[in-house]
Amino acid sequence: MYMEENKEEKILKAAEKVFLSKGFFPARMQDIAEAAGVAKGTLYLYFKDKTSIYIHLISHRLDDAISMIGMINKQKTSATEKMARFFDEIARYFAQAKETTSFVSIENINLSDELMKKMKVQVKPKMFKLVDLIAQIVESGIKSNEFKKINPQITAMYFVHLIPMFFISRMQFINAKDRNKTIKVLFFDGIKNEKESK
Amino acid sequence: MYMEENKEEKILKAAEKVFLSKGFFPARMQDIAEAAGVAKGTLYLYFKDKTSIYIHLISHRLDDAISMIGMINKQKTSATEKMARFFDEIARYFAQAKETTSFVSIENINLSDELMKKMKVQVKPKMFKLVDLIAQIVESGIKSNEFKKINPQITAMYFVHLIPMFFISRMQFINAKDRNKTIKVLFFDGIKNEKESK
Amino acid sequence: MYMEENKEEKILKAAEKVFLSKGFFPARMQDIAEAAGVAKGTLYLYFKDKTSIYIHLISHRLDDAISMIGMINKQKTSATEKMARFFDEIARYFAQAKETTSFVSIENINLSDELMKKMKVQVKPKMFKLVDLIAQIVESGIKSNEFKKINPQITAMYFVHLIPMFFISRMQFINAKDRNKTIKVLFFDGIKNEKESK
Amino acid sequence: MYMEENKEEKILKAAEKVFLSKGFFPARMQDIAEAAGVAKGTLYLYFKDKTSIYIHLISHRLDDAISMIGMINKQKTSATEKMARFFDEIARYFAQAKETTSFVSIENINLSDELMKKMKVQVKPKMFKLVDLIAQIVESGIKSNEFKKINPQITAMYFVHLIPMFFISRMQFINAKDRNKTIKVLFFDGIKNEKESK
DNA sequence: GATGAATGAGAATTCATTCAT
DNA sequence: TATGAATGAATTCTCATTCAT
Repeated sequence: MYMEENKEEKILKAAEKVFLSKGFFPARMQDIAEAAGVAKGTLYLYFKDKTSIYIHLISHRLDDAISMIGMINKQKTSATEKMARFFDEIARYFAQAKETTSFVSIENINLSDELMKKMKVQVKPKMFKLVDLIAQIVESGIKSNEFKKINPQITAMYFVHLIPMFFISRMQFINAKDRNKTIKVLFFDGIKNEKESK
Repeated sequence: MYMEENKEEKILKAAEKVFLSKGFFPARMQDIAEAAGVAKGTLYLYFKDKTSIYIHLISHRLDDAISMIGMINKQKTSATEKMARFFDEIARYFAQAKETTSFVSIENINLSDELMKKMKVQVKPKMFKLVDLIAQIVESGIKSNEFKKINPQITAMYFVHLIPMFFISRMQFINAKDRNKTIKVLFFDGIKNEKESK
Repeated sequence: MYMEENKEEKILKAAEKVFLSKGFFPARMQDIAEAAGVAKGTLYLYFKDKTSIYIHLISHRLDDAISMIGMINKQKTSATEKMARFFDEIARYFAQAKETTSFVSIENINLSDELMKKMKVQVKPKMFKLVDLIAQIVESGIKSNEFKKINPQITAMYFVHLIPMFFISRMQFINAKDRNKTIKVLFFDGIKNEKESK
Repeated sequence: MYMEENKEEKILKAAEKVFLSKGFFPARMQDIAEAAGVAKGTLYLYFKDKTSIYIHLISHRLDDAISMIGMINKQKTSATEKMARFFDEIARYFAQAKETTSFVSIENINLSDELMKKMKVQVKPKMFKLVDLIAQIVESGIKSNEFKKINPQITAMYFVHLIPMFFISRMQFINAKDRNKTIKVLFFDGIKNEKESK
């Protein structure tokens, strides 16, 4: 018997696609089922409900980001280099998944109570962990005099918050390379011209 | 005949509060009506439908931002100064309205088709205008050698994208002053330590 | 002070126009008010509710028809002549009011319970009276050997039922004169060719 | 898997019953669902909306009438005989379905715009076809000298218009046999006594 | 009397979830 | 397991009616 691709995986992929194109509320279970090539009822064999699929997806992305930064952190390089690598990894990660956008945002305002509750329990901790890991790099960068003396937590959030910027591509006239470079320059060096500011 | 506080205004205020706490889809017309202290039917005397209320709100905010930047633009100062003032204005604008958050985001992914359609017609142009106005300042800053030679459009979007950062306050341990200063430093000078980068 | 046209009359006229063009349920009180040139609330000063306006109108028409046939009945002519005159009167009555159609139908199936209840009390008796008056003429025609020996009640209903036929005009290719003549011929002499049937 | 009585059929039957007793507007989807023994949502699995159920029903009846007259037309008999048979078929058709009444009327005044629009597209053509088929018989009857020289279209409409007469039964004192006979006599030979008219 | 803004009951429709097969 | 027909809770929106002015 042919062992087809793990069905849970299939559903998650389909769900991601659908959630990203329509958003959580407008996305219909039927849409997800169709995209996954299974029946609606099947979704409930693998996930408790719609919310649960959504949470799984976000959680997954956060896990990816956390493991990514974990690996980067192990490397013996400067904080600057680490941040830059994380930057590049993220750009690469999303470049391959054009259809994808960030589920992740620092503040999930605008989510129904039910969703919020689950988010708090299942997603917030991971989000905090991610921010902490980034903050650690920032902190080390401050210690080594590479970075300015700024609040590492806020800086980490600032950084996380920039991630969705990597999707600004629908506005036709923007080319991905330009975009990535601009974001990087702004994050590392700011808008001001150093010569000028001297 | 005593005309109590303009009712449309009352509804908009209530709607903003409700949309911000629950988001567009979970917000029920009933919720808005209750928050406004009117009956459900009354909402429909002032607005065609739920979507229309939402669009009004966003549109309004954008108008505010556009007129704000318009005024700043008139002043005879450096581009740096202009950007800084816009920064401060925004921080102040949102500081007073704690309940408020930005409806505005560069990309309105995650919106139902119906909403998207209306957004495109009624909101996109304003959003573009705002981005353009900011981009003009950036451009002038580049010309005057104040700013780095970066893509002004992307930079403007980057800036707009930063706006919601001013709401990161729910995470208790963050103090607004720190937050605003950090954001400003990062935007203007970047994370890197100049002495280090020299 | 200028005494304007009786307002109740004005409302009834407007209501008739609106009911006829839209039907009872789709007709909005607002529509009627606008057509009458009064405010919505004013309608309720003259009539208890929407249904009551409707009943008034039907009742009125039936009164007209009853008084019409009453007058015809007084005349000393043959039953055939009487029926013919009633026919012509009706044709004339509706000809002048192109916008008008018969509210009256032998069976008011398809009316909401509420409406039915009121109809039964206020309209049915008049309807029966009208049918009875017509049946009397038919009966006299049978006695005088002018008419065939058929059930007068059913024949009277058949006649009443034909009334809305006078409105078939929207189908462009039908001319009113042709229509009236055809209806009359069919009612009095039937479709069959007498020569043939001899 | 036992497939119980086709559910669409079940819904249509229930809907017909409900529409006939209450009329289109007062009929609630809930009523239809209850009458059909299904849940409200189920109705929408089989029909787009309320209007669509209604149109289906009317359309169906017209199809029946059209196919009925089609069969009659194939027979090699006189036009008189054909009309008589159609008459009898209709009487029989409705006799068996006491609960049923004619949805069909030559002019669907009194229908909401939405309904009218759909009617025009889906129902009018069939109505015209039916009238045309009848008119053809009338025409052939005129040619063969069986029928008077009258407008065949109007006559066909007159005939169609008579159909609802077959429902006058609620008025208790009327017996179906009398009724049918009277209608037939009136349609074929008119009210006037031939001996008299000679 | 007249107005029309406000009300809220009521109806259509949608869609997450269940469950018989 | 897998299915998808069926369910019915939930939500938007309409409009007859009321009532303060």
